Amino acid sequence: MTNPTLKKIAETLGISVSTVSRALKKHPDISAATRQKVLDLAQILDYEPNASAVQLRTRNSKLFGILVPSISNYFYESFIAAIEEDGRKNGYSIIILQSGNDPEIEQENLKLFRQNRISGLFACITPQTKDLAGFDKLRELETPVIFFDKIPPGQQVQAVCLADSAAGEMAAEAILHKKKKKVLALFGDRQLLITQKRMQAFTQTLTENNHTITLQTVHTCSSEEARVQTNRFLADKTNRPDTIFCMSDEILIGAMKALQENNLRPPTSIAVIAISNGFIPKLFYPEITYVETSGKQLGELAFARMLQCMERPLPPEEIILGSRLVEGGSL
Amino acid sequence: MTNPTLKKIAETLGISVSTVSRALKKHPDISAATRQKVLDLAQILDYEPNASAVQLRTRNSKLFGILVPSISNYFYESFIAAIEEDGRKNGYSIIILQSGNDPEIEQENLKLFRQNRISGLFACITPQTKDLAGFDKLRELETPVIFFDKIPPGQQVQAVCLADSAAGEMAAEAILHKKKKKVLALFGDRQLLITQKRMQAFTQTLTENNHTITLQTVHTCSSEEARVQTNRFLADKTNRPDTIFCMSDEILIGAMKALQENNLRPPTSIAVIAISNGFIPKLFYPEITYVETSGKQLGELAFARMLQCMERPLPPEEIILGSRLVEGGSL
DNA sequence: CTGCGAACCGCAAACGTTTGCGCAATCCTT
DNA sequence: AAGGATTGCGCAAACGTTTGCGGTTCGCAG
Repeated sequence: MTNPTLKKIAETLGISVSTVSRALKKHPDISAATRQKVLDLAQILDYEPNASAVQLRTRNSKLFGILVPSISNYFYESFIAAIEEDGRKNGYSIIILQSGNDPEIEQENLKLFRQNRISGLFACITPQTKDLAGFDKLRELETPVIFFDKIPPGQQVQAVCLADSAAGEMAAEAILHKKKKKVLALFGDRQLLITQKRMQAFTQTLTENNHTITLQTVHTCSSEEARVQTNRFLADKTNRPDTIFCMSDEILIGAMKALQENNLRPPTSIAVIAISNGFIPKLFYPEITYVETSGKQLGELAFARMLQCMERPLPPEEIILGSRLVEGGSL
Repeated sequence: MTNPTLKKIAETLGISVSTVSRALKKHPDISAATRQKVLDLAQILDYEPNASAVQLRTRNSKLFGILVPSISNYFYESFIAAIEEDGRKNGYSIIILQSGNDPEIEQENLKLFRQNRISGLFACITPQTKDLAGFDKLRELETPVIFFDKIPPGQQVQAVCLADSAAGEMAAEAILHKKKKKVLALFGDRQLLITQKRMQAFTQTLTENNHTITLQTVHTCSSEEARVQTNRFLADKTNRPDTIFCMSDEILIGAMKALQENNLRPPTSIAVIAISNGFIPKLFYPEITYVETSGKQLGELAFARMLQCMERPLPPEEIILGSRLVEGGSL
């Protein structure tokens, strides 16, 4: 079985294809009578326009692309979910491709996006991405590209970002406010812009106005490493930190495991604060206090920006999404 | 700027469009010399075939659809990630839509899939889905539909499923093996086939050969409810369960929170076992013992099945993915 | 009766590919 | 040298839409 086409409808009704086409989209040129006939038959035959043909003709695919390192990540998921939802409301479908943090796959994916003539792209680049040619090609085709989260440094592009500096600052302030003395701060890969920003703001806020606080900083690239490092610091009974700051969910997971190993439960034995999307902190009791970085909100922001860009070209701009402190009880 | 087309290449080279087309796909009719010329120019111009045109002509969209209740879920994510990865290797892109567990949106999404003439669909239906017409329409168009995880009951369809019964049985056996006496079992929505299967196998295995064990069963529809219920049972100090079984990750989250509230740490004070995809159990120390239901493996299985179905029509079959016990230390 | 503007509708081209078929030129056979 | 086979390429139709332009049929005013 094959799908009914305009032609089929036209033939059985004894009218022309163009009339059918116009009737279906309620063009004023078509009389109410024939329009109804067409609509009825289309209903009966389950007519559904062939998207490829429409795309080919109108040069509008009604497809958005999303490029992420991995889809299995609460932050990206909620970002994607938001785009998908807003997209659906606006008649767009989304194609998702994951780069696996491999620049080569990223290039391949960009090619697929171009071939599908997507109407717009939401992209989170890999840390190793140096060559933006693939993205530039899209822009040459007047396809808006909105970078999010991990964005190419020092480029004039459209981007929506989390308030990395502000989040780091906010976490530090919360710690200061609770008059903590000895902070262990766990950060991620120091190559990443996001790490640098969060760390810079955090350490500066924590130390500049306060000389009684001591800060120990560690970089880890995985949950497991975070766990091991935390354990190492907890082993030093005489000089144990009274607060742990985790830059990300991944790190928080490792740190929390270490705490459980040592039978420590916040906030009494030790305080914990993180920057997080909010899923992991709510798995523990008491829930972990965190500075929120909402993937959903970022997705909504990115989508709104996308719509604007599609109406008229916009000057490159980096929009920052504010963050807020969510009190959990661990600080 | 617009993308170069076959025509453009043909004109600048002074040859015909069909020759260009054939040269690009290394058709033997074309001489090595002209083929090379075409390839070179295509390279320079950054030629990329227009997917819509190809789709229209070949009636093959090279697109797979995935329909899930929500993308923000570790199980679905890993399923999707697997499909995406295998798909990319085979030249397919995927288009993802989420139903939000709303049958109406599900219908809308199916329409989008049909309009995009997807080559195949992976679908996880909502619990309320009664009307399969939308899916049937796809099948009438010879678009294979592979149901996964939540499948329409009592239908002749292609489906890949987790070994729900086997998983329930396996968990029960592990509990028996440890000679536990008093089990609290937390299950999900009793409407769901998955709940029924897991519960039936679990309770039967646990009780049929053993009269000294007592089993208390609870149904909950959310993490929070699971937490409250668990708390209720833990409050009864004299008759407290020595083991908690959680049918799903969602429930495990709630139960673990309750344990933490009561300052109980497995396995000494109480034992815990779950059926899970493996992410949540590894967040705790000791890690939770679980019967694995791998979204990744299920995705790979589904994809393989899809490829088979596309080669030749296959009789409806429900394929079950085996599960295994992953010892964490909580039992 | 002529002319004119609505109201409706069809023609045909175009979007960018793929592919069956045909045709010319070249090659190999005996 | 003559016949057939092979090589290399182009023509044109088709996939299913959209849309500018034009054409016909009215009604109605002049």
